[in-house]
Amino acid sequence: MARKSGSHSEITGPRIKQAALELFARHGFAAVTMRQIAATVGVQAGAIYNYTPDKQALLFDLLDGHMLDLLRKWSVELVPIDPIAALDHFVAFHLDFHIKRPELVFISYMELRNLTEINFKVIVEKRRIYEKIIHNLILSGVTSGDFSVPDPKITSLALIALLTGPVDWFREDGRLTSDELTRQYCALTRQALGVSAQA
Amino acid sequence: MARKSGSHSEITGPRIKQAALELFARHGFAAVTMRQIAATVGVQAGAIYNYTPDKQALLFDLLDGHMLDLLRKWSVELVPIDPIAALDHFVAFHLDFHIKRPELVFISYMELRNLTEINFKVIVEKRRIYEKIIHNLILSGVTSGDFSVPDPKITSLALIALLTGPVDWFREDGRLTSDELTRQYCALTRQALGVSAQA
DNA sequence: GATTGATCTGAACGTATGTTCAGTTAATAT
DNA sequence: ATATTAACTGAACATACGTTCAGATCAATC
Repeated sequence: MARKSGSHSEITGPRIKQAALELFARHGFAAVTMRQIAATVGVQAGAIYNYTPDKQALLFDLLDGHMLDLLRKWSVELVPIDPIAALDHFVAFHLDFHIKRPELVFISYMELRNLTEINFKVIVEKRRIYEKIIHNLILSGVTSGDFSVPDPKITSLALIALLTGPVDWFREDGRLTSDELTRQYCALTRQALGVSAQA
Repeated sequence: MARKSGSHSEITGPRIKQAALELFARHGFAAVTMRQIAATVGVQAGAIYNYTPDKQALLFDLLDGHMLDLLRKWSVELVPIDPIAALDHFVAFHLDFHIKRPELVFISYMELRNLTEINFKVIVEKRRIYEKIIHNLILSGVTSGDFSVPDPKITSLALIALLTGPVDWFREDGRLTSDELTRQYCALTRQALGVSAQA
C-alpha cells in the first residue's frame, strides 16, 4: 500500500464539503456547479467524485449531518425540570447552535426542495423530532401553570420562527454579544409565553 | 392595425408571470428553465421574449411588484394613533398580506441573491422602508410607555420574523381560521412587547 | 378577400452542465 | 531502486441551458 498517512484525501474531503456549503448558501444548490466547487478547493471537477457519488449526496450529507448534530447535541444537554428554567435553557441552546451555523441553517431551510423524495423524508423526520422537543416543553409549562398560551402547537411553531430569526441578522462582531442576545430572547420568549413578571 | 382587442398578449403576459412565480417558488429561480415556464403556459420558449427581455427581468418584476404592492397597501391603511391599537392593526395587516401571497413571500426571501447588483439594491431599499414602519411603531409605543422592550431595533426585527413565520405553515383550509390566527398573534405580540394585561 | 401586424413556432446558436474514465503523478512500502 | 496504489488531471460524453430570429399563423381592419 502507498499513501496511508500524509494522504491528501483527509484534507480534500472536508474541504470539498466546506466549499459546497459556502457556495450552496451563497448562490443556491441549483446555481452552483461542480466545477465551481472544485475550483474553490483547487482541484479538477472529476476529483470530487472520489469523495461523493454525486451532487445530490453532497447536499444531503450537509443537511443530514446538520440535523444529526442538532439532535445529538440536545440529547446530551442537562435540561432543568422546572418549565421556566427549561425554556431558558432551550432558548440559549437553540440560539447558540443556530447562530454558529448560519449557512447550514439557511440551506436547511431553503434547499429542502432540491432533495430527492427519499432524502427529503429523512430530513423532515429529523426536523419533526426537534419540533416535538419544544412542543413538549411548552405543554409541560402549560400543565404546571407556568405558561399561558392559547394554542401550544401554534406557539411552538411561532417560537421556532422567533428563535431562528436572529440567524439572518446577528453578527458575532456586531454591537450585540451573543450573551446579550440570549438574555433578550429569554425575556422575549418568557413574555410571549405569558410567564408572570417575577421568577 | 390588426389584433387590437381579442389579442392573446393580454392573457399570455400575466400567465407567464404566474407560471414563473409558481415554478420559482417550487423549484428555485436557478432550477427553473424558460422551457418549463413556456410549457406551463402552453407556448414555445421563444414566445416568452415577447413579454420580458430576459429571465432576470421575470424575477425582478415579481419581487419589485410584490414590494410595491406591500408599501402601497400599507400607505392607504388608516392606522390608529394609540400605539397598542396601531400594533394590532399592523399585525393584522402584515399577517393578512403575507398569508395571501406565500409564493411571493418565499421567493422574496430566498431569491434575492439571484438578482443583479442593481436590482438587488432596489428591492433591499423597499424592504428597508417597510422595516422602518414597524420600528417607528415600536418606538412610539416605548415613548408612550405602552410597550416595554430592551432594544426596539432588535425587537422590530424579531417581530417581523415572528409575524412572517405563519407563511410557512398556515393553510386557509387548516384547523385555524385567519381571524383566529390574527387574534392569537395580536395576543402573542402584545405579550412579547410587554403590554400590560388589561387594555 | 386582400392586407396588416401582433403573436407565436421551430430550429438553431454558442455555451455550460453533471458525470465518466483512461491515464498521469507522487508518496509509501518493499 | 522498484512496485504499488491513492489521488488527481484533462479531455470527452450526452444533454441542457438562455437567447435569437426567420418565417408561419391568423384575427382584425380596410
